[in-house]
Amino acid sequence: MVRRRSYDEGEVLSGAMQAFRRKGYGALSIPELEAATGLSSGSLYNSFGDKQGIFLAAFDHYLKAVLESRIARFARPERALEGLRQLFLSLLAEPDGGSSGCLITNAAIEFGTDSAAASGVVRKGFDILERLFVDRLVEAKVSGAVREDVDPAVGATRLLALYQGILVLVRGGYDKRSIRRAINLEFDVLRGETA
Amino acid sequence: MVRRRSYDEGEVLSGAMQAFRRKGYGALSIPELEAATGLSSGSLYNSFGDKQGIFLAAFDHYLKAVLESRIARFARPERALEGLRQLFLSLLAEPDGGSSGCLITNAAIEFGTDSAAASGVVRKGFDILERLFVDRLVEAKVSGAVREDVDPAVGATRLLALYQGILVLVRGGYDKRSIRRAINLEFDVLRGETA
DNA sequence: TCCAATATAAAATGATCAATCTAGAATAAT
DNA sequence: ATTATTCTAGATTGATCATTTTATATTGGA
Repeated sequence: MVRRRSYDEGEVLSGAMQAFRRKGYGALSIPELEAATGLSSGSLYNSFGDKQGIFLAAFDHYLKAVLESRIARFARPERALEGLRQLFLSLLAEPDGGSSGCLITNAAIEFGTDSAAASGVVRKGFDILERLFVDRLVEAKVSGAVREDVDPAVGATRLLALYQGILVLVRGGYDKRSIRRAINLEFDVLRGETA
Repeated sequence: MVRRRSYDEGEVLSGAMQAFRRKGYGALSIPELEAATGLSSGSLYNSFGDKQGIFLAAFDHYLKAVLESRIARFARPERALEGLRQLFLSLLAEPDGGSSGCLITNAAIEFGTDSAAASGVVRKGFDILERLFVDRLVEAKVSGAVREDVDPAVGATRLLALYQGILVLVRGGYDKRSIRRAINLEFDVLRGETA
């Protein structure tokens, strides 16, 4: 009866996502989205409703295809603190010099708390990271790999802030070697090591 | 001979700055800038050349009137680490709920490394904070108030990332009490205290 | 083969954008 | 008073924006 979608939704969302990461929401035009996705504006509007719909779909795609896959790759449960360190260091190894940016960070800054829809996805992104950090800190405390006085919930907030801040520095062109040293210091301090 | 400027440059820049902090660069229109400054577009263009000129002037104003005055107020040299803690905590006490944002953070995210002019001012902002952190960490080490294994340069980068990240969380509507606890944890950990 | 759904390209809509220009009013030193 | 300068208000320019519409082509099950 019906003609089915002929494009690959993953590829379309991946293209849109990369474009949003590079330019943000407001500064990315529909013609640019057409080029990034390979779809005409007609199809884009037919599939996603409006520009915000495209963004929200691309944001979800980012959480699943970029963030959670990065977590699965680097921050495995059995490695606890060391996995978190690898996750942080992976932020410096983005292909295009990391200038493409993190959609969570960028959306938090661009929309603030004005847009309800944007606030929702930003909170979702924060939650994914925060839960990960809590889990790993709990494990690390059980195995004695982290200082006794670090409350996992509070430590997770601190790691979330550090994570977001690193993305700001990377996006702003800050020297990556310095950031690498700062990350290593962070995990040394967390472990309670003294030189 | 001439008619002199009748407006107060500080007030004009202050208004423009607040508007840019709230809405960012691209999303803030000239009519909105007229309302925020009380000047007509003719005067704005006559005084600052173009929109980017207004932004750069507002950014400089931010560095002097907001950032450096905040530093002078909270992070006095004689207080070292405690001053830094107060500086961080002051980020949670912004009048409008902190939703107005930090121009450095916002510019780093909005422009990335694309715009040369924006990159320059972002780096300038990073430098002011980084130098402050280095200075205070050196003092704190001399007085024994900070762990021996914290290199001031590396520690300063880490504090810069944390500072920027806190601003992302605040802008994104993250719970401020949690951030406050994370800040206090950070300075406990820096001191090397064990509960 | 027919038909419903999906795609495309391209034009059109109406809004808004940054920036410029015009004309006139206010200001202040000469 | 004259005159150069700075302001305001508002019209204008030309571009670009998100979105809708039109017309047409393509697909695939019935």
